[in-house]
Amino acid sequence: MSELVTAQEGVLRELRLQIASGKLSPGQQVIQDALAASLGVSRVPLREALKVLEGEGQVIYHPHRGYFVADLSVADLVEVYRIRSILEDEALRVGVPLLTNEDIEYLEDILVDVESAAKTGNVTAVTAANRRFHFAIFEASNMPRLVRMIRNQWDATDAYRSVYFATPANLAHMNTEHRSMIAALVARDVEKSIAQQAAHRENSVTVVSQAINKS
Amino acid sequence: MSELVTAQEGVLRELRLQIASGKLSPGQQVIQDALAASLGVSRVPLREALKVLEGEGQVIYHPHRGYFVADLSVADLVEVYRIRSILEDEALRVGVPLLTNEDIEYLEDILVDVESAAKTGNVTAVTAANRRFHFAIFEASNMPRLVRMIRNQWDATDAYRSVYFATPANLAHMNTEHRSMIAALVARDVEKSIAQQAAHRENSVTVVSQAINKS
DNA sequence: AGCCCACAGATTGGATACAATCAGGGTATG
DNA sequence: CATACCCTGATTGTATCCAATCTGTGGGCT
Repeated sequence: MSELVTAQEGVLRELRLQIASGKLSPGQQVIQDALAASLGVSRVPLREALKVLEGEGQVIYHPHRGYFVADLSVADLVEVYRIRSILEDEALRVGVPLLTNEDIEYLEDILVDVESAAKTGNVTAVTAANRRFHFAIFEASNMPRLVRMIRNQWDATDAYRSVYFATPANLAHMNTEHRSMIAALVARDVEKSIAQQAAHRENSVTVVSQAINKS
Repeated sequence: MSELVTAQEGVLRELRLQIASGKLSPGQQVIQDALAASLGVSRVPLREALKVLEGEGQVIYHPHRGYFVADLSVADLVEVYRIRSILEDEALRVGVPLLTNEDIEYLEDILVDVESAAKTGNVTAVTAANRRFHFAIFEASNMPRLVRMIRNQWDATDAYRSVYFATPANLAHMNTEHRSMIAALVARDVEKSIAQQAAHRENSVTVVSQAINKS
């Protein structure tokens, strides 16, 4: 597995998990002393990790009042998905024509992972594998900054999306989506792959907006 | 003027200035002790400011080796401008139809500032006013996340662009560009404003790539 | 009762001190 | 002569401590 060379890396990863899982819930204030203690580190690396998350919009910072887990309004949600869509479109437009046959084979390997994770019902494993699949496609664009920006948009809604893969119907739907995406990629069909990715987002935004309305 | 509530805000602003002006030059390592001392603060707020800049891609971080001022390759440059263009296009597509007459008047006020700054030959004032002009347009989109992402792309090339406004011919050219942009906005002509903004970027990318090649 | 102000506790902001790690150079060894 | 190793100085990473600021509460005043 990936080695941690600094404590703050581990802190950052743990904070992302806690936000995505809802253990740190939207709107909640982050009490640095308590959180640092629970993570077994001092406040310094925690604060640096929080600054990173602030830059990604995952937490909001008020000087002298502290950090709060971001609480997306519906308007924020719409904006995030609008941005995601223009970024992802670009990544596909650039990346799909560059896909090698090896890339496609690799994508099919990932799909196997996704499906086997789906069989076990391990939600976090499905989520992770699903992410790997989509980002492997985006990375074909050879535009690391663009990919990072897309990743930020995904992260921004993670806190609301965690439940999606819990129901079997959604898992089945995801599989058919992935299969038609692969088909579009094999054909190096840019427009069709963009349309397929858009359908995937449609799906996702529905789930997330329901989660927001509930809270 | 804007009040500083925390030291680290000031540090961040100062670091941006030093990067944009080349006082911290691309590729150079940031020695935290020395820089903190020269700014009159300890390393803690400095490091948090550096984390912010890392998130924006202005500095690169290597664990246990420190922060280095980002050094853009030509490929990076191309990517930054490609991203800028899709983001700015979107901001204009959304924002231009929403412009009120008051917004346009405000933009014309800013143009007056730009031109009077140009007369005095104060390069930093011109740069700042030019920025205010373009971002006032982008902000009409009511998409704060999008605007922030555009700002990051501008910042990424600041270190290379500082010389542009120093030559009078460029200043004159900028003025005619701004005037045709205003005309497109008054007409609420989305396509024309997008084209105009693209021309502005063309201009900028030429300057920056020359600066990169020199270094 | 309603409002204002002062005080106290909680929390964050920043400085200092120390530990961990890295880069470079000199030395021993094949 | 080349190479591997260790040692040292420089630099970063983290913990701890204190100062600055905020929030809420209670008492006094009108």
